[in-house]
Amino acid sequence: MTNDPSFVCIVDDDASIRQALAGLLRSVGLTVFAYPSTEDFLADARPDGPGCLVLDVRLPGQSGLEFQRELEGMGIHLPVIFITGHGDIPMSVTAMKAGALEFLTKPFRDQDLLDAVHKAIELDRDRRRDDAALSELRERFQSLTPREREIMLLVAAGQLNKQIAAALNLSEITIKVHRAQVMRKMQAKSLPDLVRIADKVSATPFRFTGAEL
Amino acid sequence: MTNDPSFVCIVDDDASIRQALAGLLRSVGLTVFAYPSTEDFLADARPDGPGCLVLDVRLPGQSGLEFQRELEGMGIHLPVIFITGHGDIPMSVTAMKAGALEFLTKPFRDQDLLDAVHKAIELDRDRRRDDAALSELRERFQSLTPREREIMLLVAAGQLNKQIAAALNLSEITIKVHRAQVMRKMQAKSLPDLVRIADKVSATPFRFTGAEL
DNA sequence: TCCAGGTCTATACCAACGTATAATCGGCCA
DNA sequence: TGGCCGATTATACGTTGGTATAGACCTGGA
Repeated sequence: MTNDPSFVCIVDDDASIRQALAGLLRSVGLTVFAYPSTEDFLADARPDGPGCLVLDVRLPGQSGLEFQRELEGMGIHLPVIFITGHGDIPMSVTAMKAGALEFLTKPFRDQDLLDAVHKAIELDRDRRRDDAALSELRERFQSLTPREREIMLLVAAGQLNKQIAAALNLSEITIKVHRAQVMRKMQAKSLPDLVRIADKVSATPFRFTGAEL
Repeated sequence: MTNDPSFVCIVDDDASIRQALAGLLRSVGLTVFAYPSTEDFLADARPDGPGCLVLDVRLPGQSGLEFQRELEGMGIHLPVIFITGHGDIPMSVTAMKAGALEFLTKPFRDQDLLDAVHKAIELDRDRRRDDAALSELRERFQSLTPREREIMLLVAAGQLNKQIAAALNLSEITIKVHRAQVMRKMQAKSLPDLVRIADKVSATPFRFTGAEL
């Protein structure tokens, strides 16, 4: 459908499997990066586009399941598709609970992997889009002065200018000035607009604590 | 922790397993309903409280996986914990993708089931609370007249009274009257409040189409 | 037929909001 | 020390929103 530069990463210590998988995925036009270990995967640079990770559960050293968790911890949210030759049910359940998109047992049908990969890339595309939009909002929020941030949240909470003024021991006109600045900097075209932006910016993760004011 | 009347339903065609599971769950103070088949489960009335379903994957007739889907289709969102003696990985993956909370293989440790059940009940408690809150908002929204609903959504979209008036070919004062009525009926204490309510009411599922105006 | 409810409108007044202009003050940095 | 930025406040004006009161019109049901 869309023609973004998407990619698939493969991590498998078996060279013949890497080659077979890479060949399959390349045969449908996908860009493939194959690595024998998680370390090699981490060391290499990935393109800035939607992608996914095809990961062998059993790896020398760190298991695929552990690596999945590690990636989350590092803030790398690439969708993960597990493949395994010797898996068991608890393993697959753990993987799925941790957010794996698919858990395929060898031998699997080529089409099953291709379906999973395509779905994963679509998911990542959506996630990246959402992340980018949220990042931009957060940047704008960070560009506000502490006072402006404070007032923005009170406005979004439904407080009147005069109430905010009383709460902060300021004059109402001061609130108006800051408020106008908030609307401008946040590129909010209306109060409902600002409310939705505020809710997104304050949403988890990075729960709002008040300390960053 | 909390002392709501919570319950666990068991569906397993093996009477001895039913008894064993029921005994285990009752031993920790849970209210248990055990059924030999999905039909019996559906025929019986469940208490109006948070609960979960412990479901054997292999059942005579309909499989547990099919039943899980059927429950979703019927709008019964009880968390499902699968147990099985003869499961495989694709089965567990399918179940987890369909939203199962846990997939235990026999024999499993009692504590694993108890942990899953307690977590499931907590989840259901939260879900029920959210559902109840949303239902109340939907009821209020339905108590609005068609005109009021229409104006509420335009207000929440950030349109000015005069813009709404122009769009609907009405006078501005008419909009004000309806708008005030909307705030009263929806129990919104401020415009940001109304915006959040509108977003919840219009959120999926039951996507807003405009036809219900 | 009468009534209730929904819809629409008007006048009038007040509160709240937005904007422009301008000025003061303190801190920080080159 | 001069300049910039953030914060604060003021005056003034215009727009927008909220409320009260009141009346008109229409439709469907008792």
